[in-house]
Amino acid sequence: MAVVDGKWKPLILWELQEGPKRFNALHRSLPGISQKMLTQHLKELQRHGVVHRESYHQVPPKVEYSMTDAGRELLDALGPLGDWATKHIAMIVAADQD
Amino acid sequence: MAVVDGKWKPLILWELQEGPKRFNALHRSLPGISQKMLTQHLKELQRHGVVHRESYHQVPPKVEYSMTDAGRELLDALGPLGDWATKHIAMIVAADQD
DNA sequence: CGGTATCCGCCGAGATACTG
DNA sequence: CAGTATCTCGGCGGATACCG
Repeated sequence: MAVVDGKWKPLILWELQEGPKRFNALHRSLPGISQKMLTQHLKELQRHGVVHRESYHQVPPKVEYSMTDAGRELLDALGPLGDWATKHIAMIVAADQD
Repeated sequence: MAVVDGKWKPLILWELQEGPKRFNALHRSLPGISQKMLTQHLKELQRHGVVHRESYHQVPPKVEYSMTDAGRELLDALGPLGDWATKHIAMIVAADQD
């Protein structure tokens, strides 16, 4: 659970599934996340070997984040959980109202 | 994620998979959990409809917790994630050492 | 037996400002 | 563009004591 622990981690993986993205592209894709949390979560995802960071030493800077093989496997493993959530989301939201 | 969020929630589901358990049985099965957290997590699992609470009005009190159908589906949906974790646990633990 | 009530430390996460 | 650096706050989770 530690790997997907963090408010935005599953969403970051989701955003990277279709190909590499640059830092600000990720930032724009995730409305509400702060730069701090994005950086922090990306670092942890790297440490856990599910995300790869490629830095192109240019001016202006360019850094691309992409999924590793382990990352793609993780995203697949998250699929059934997503299906479950889709099926029960209404009940859960209702319960959290009270 | 809110449904499995909480330090012990997945473990509680795991403990209930083979049949109903009483409060203290759960408590003994989960070394390290406090009564407070067990109660709190069980309440949330009930609210989210994955665990059922059956209270037998006796002296001494008897309360049994069991999985609902949604709970069993959730546990199944957690399976692939568990498989992924088993496969990559060594790398993750190593990364968390530093 | 199956919980509540209370106090407390830690840190995840937000907001804001600054930088190479 | 892609980050750091601080400050702050709420709340999770642990410890302990008490209760019907």
